[in-house]
Amino acid sequence: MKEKATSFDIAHLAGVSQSTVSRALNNSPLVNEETRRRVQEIARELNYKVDKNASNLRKQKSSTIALLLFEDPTSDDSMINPFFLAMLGSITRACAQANYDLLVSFQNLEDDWHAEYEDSNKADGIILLGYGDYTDYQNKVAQLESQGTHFVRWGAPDEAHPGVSIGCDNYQGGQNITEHLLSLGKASFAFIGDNGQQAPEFMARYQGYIDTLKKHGLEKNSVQRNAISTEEAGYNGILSLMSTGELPQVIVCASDLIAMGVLRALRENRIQVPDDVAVVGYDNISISAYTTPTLTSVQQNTKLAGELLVNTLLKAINNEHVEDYLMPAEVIVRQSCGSKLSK
Amino acid sequence: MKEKATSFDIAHLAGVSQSTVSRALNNSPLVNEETRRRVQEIARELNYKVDKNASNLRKQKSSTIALLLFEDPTSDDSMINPFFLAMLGSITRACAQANYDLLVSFQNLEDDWHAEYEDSNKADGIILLGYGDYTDYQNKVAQLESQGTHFVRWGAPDEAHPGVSIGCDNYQGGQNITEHLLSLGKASFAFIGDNGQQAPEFMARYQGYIDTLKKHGLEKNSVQRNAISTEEAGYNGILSLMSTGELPQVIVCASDLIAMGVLRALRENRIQVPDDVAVVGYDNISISAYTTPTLTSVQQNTKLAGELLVNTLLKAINNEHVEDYLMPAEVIVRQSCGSKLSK
DNA sequence: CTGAAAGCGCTTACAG
DNA sequence: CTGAAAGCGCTTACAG
Repeated sequence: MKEKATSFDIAHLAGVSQSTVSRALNNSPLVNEETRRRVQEIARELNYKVDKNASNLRKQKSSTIALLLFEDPTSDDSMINPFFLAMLGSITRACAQANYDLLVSFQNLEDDWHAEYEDSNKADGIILLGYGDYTDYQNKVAQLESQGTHFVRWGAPDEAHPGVSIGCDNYQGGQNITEHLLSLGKASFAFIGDNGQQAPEFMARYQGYIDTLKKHGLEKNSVQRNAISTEEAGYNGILSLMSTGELPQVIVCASDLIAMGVLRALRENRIQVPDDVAVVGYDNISISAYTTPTLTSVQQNTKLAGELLVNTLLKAINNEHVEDYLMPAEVIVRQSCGSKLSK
Repeated sequence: MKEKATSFDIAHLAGVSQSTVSRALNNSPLVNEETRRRVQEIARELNYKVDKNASNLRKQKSSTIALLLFEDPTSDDSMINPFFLAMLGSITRACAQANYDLLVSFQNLEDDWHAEYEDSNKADGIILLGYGDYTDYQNKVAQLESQGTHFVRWGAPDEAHPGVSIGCDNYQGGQNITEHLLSLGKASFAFIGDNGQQAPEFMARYQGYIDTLKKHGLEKNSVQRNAISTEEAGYNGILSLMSTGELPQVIVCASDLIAMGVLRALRENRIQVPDDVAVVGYDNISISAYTTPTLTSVQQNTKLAGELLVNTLLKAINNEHVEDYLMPAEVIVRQSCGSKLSK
């Protein structure tokens, strides 16, 4: 491997000082146009690239963001939640656009992960993304907060969780999908998904759902089964429901992954969707457009979410004022709910 | 935000020199046990973390690997190939185990991406992962090679592609799945998937498939339709086949994503799988265990692949001798092929 | 517009 | 086992 060129080599070749090389390469307005051109020309020839470690050390910033992805410890290795992967993609793109690098790290909540990335100057800030046990999560977040680490988290704004939150309005999403189902004349419901402190997203979706039913005096016509966000949990949830001997008109799933399991169980039992029972999901993961029947779902705009997370974090890093943001959720009507408008 | 502590602060508090602090923190054997304990204790209290930029600058290595993920430009944003995402997960884990950080970057092949990560000392080496147009790809890889950049690529070893390759034996995978189908008594076949220079993985799978048919004198009983690795392409491919008026006994898909589209088209046309026609995929993505029927596929061991990629790259970085590696492929028998052994 | 110089926070020969 | 010193490759006040 060849020796790497330094700014001194360029300076020598260009017949200017190393300071001028640095200025020219950083497009400082202080440098003469002709000098700049010559320096940049030589840099290109030598395939010179600024040493990021030196530059970062000097500037005391890294132009890097760390993404900490918390996995649900119960999910197996290969089945990362597709929603988070979509987010990963959009965060990567947003970072690239802002000229930041992205350090990605999958974390188990048990790990001692707190601010290490920022503390060691490897990253200027941190994005937290993941479901998981929020009791544990919360302590860590509080710790980040107290250390003055720059971070944003994906999730609903919540006094109990310090720091800035960017999230999607799960409560409103739960309302919207339920209103849609009511507009189709549905009158009995099951909700499959966890409904507890450890899963605040699911809980908010459930609250939106049940409050809407209450508004219409239908809350008595609802049952609920717990399920984490996996195909298997959905499969088991609907089986548990079927073992009671009767099914409601609609199965509202707290996530599309859950709905996948529900659809499979129903197919295996020759129960027609949407004719015998309607099914709706949440997240609008890409596969939902391709199931049979295609799955009605609630979309969280991952592209916008990634941009908001990155841009908000960058503002925080620059010590600008930042605020929580709650994105609206959008019902995507497909076949599984039995809507006449479905495509 | 509080001022960050430096090694000098620790030295002051511990009453030793800064050099000793550095040694103690790096567990150098040169340092006295008692001194080490005291230094580490103080470092913990101050929540001190070594500044990576300074440390990397001094050591001239970054302990970071860059993963360049090439997307198929035709696939939409949210539908990243699940196989690569599984790889992402396993690469991340392998990096963590080796105490390396992972910089992730999605790349379009048009971008000027070549060695920038290593050139700017942000990464010690690069992992290249992705399908895509190999004509373009190849030039860039040659460029990396000539610059002496440390890198490994995912893909089949190939004289035409310089550099070290870790890949899965697609030819053997194609053979194995075909042998399995023959053992089930199948006698007419369709292969859905691209078969050209731009998709060497698919081409190798096709070669394994067609050579096996030839061996059994059955190559006349095969048709082929082009398809890139998307659900939609698979859907269109099978429709094109159906428009001829007859279907073979088996549809061999070049990827599970293609098989998803095939299954959907068959369901929509009330063609029973596996009774009317058998279907097999390739990649064994997680969703394949949950389709109806469950999909027979060929597994590439992503966990092992991630570890091999990372460990091979680390060896290359240390200037150890490294070699291409071709992992065996394994047929995962499920319902869609109609095997009696299926689960 | 340019150059000489300081210094970012470490690691590691070198000397003891 | 420890300390004083050099230096990794930059950026940026400071002086002109």
